[in-house]
Amino acid sequence: MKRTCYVAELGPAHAGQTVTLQGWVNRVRDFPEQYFVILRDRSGIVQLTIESDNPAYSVASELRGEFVIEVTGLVRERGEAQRTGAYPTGGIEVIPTALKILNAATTPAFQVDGTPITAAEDIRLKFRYLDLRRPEMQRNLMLRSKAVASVTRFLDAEGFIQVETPMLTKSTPEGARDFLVPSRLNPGEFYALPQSPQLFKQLLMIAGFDRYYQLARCFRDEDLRADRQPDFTQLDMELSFVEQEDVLELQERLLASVFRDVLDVELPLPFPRLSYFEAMDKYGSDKPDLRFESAFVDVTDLFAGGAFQAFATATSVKVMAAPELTRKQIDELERVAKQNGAKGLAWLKRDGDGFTGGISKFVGDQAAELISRTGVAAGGTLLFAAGEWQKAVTALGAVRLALRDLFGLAAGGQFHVSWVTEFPQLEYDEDNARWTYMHHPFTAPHPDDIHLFGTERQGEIRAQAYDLVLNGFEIGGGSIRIHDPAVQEKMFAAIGFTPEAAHAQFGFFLDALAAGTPPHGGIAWGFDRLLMVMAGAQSIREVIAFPKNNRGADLMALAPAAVDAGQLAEVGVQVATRVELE
RNA sequence: GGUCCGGUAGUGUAGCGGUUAGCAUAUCUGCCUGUCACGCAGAAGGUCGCGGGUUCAAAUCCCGUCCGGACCGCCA
Repeated sequence: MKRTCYVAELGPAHAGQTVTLQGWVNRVRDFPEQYFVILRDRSGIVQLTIESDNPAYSVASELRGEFVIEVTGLVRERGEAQRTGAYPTGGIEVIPTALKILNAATTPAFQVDGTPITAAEDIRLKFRYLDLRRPEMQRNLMLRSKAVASVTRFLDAEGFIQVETPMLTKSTPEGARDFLVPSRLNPGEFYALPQSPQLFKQLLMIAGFDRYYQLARCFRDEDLRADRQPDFTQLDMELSFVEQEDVLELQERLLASVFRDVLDVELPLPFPRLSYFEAMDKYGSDKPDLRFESAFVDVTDLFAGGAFQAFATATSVKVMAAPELTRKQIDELERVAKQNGAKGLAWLKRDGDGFTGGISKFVGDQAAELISRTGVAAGGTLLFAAGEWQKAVTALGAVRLALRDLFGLAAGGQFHVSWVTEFPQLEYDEDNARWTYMHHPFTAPHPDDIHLFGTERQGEIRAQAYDLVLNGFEIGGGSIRIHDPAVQEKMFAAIGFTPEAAHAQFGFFLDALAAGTPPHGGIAWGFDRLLMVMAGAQSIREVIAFPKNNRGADLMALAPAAVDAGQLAEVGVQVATRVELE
C-alpha cells in the first residue's frame, strides 16, 4: 500500500509535501483550464486540482463519479480567494504528479457524495454497499465501532471476562418465537437460535467466572419495527455476589463512559429512578420519554358519581395538560388513543376560569380544581383517558408521545437516561387465564414480597428487575436472578409449573442451580437501539450494516429464499404446500 | 392477524378523467479562466408496480393483488 495518509489528515502543515492518496471520485468539476476532482475516502474529502498542462490532465478527463483512484501529488495551500470552509480540508488542495484509475464504476443508483440522501430506504438497502459509502453511514458505523471499543475497554478494566456462547442451542425461556435450524445429524430435531444468552450467562456465574460480558447476537422471530430486527446485538453482562444496587451503579458508570468516549457528552449521575407503577401512572409507559414532563394528573375523584357516565364509573380518570389544539389535532390524537386501546379521548379547552368544548357541559364546580391540579394554561387543552387504570394510562401515554412529536417537545438533541425499577414479578395472562412471569422465570422477587407467592396478592410482588431507558427507548433490561431453590420452587408454582414440568423444560439448568450457585444478576443492552438513539437516527437500520426490512427480508442478498429439494432432503425437511386454515 | 400512508424516467417528485405525462437531480455531449451542491446550452431516458373493471376516453375512479413504510397485536 502506497497511501501516506487519509485525506482528512491533510492540512496547511502539509503544504509542500508529496502525499499519496487512495479513494473514490466524489465529484468532478471541469473548467476550461483545469479539473477539480473531489477525492473521498472514509475520513472525508479533499480537492485535487489538475491544470491543463498537468500530465494527469487526460486521466482526469476520464474520471467519473465513484471511480476508484490513486493519486500522488503536492499539497498546496490555497489562495485566500480560493479557500472554502465548507469542509475541513478546504484550505488546501493537492496538485497531482501521478493519477491512476484503479477501477471504473457503474453510475450509482443514487448520489453517495454526501449531499442529503433522497432515495427511499428500500433502494438504499438494495444497494447497501453504495449506501454504506455515504459519509452519514460511515459515521454511524464508526460511531458503533467506537462504542464497542469503549465498552470493551471499560468492562475489561472492571475485570469482566468475555465469553462466547453458542448460536446453535435450545430454546430459552423468554417469550419470543424461536428461529429453528434443522439438524442433519439428528433428523427430525432442531436447534433454536438464541433469543438471548440468558441461561448460558447464568451458567457462567455458576461456573465461577464472576463477571462476564459478550456482544451477543440474538434472534427473535417476531414482527419487525423501526427499532426491532429479527437478529440484533445485545451487550450482555452478568455479575456474581452482587445486589441490584451494585449492578445499577456499575451500569451508570459504563453508560456514562460510553457517552463520554463516543459523543463527548457527560451524563449526569446517578440516573433518576422511577418505579414501574410511577412510570405507568405518570407517563403511561414503562419506558417513558422524560426529555419533557407532561405528567398525568389523577382526577378520578372529581368525576366519581357525576353526570358524565364514562368518567363517573371509571376506576381511573387521568388527565394531561396540552397546548392549544385545533379540532383536527384533537381528532388525530383521539385516533392515537383509540389505536392504543381507549374508547375515546375526552377534552376540554380552558377559557378564562372555565372550560369550553369537548365535555365542558359536564364540568361545573370542578373547573377551578382541574385548573389548579393540571396547571393548564389559558387557551390550553386538557386531554382525558378513563377506564381501567392500565388501559387509561397506556392510551394517554401514546397521546403524550404524539403530542411530543406534534410540538417538538423533546427537540434539541438532549439525552435523558433513567431507570425503571420494581416491575411486577408476575402478570396475569388474560388469554390463557393464568399467571405468568413478566421478565423470565429466574428473576428474583423482592425479599420483602416473597410471602405473597400463592396468595391473592401475588400480582403485587415486586421483581428485582430494572430497565434502562433512554429518550423513551428501552435500551437495557435485567434483573437479580433467583439462586435459592426454595424461591425458585415458589416461582414455578406461581406460574403453574409442577416440579416435574419445570424439570422437563429446564432440567439441566435446575441441576446446575443446585450445584453451588452464587447470588448473581445482570443486564443486557439493546446495543443497536442504543446506537440508534446516540446517532440521532429514526430507525435501528441506520446503525446496522446489513439490516432486514419490515418483512424480515434482506433486499440486497434477497434472503430469505427457497432452497432446492436436495438441500431439504439432506436436513430431513419437507415443505408443506401452504394451506389456508379457515 | 389488524389499522393507516405510499408505489409515475437511474433517483426524488408534480399531475388525480381528455397533457406530446411536467419539474429537479443524476447520466451523455458541447460551451464556460478557480469551482467547491460551479454555471450555461442541448440530448437521451417512462409497459405511470401488476391484473381486472367502470368510461367514448384511465397515471387519474373502483376492485383485487404484489411491493415499501409507520403503528397495534406480537416481541417481557
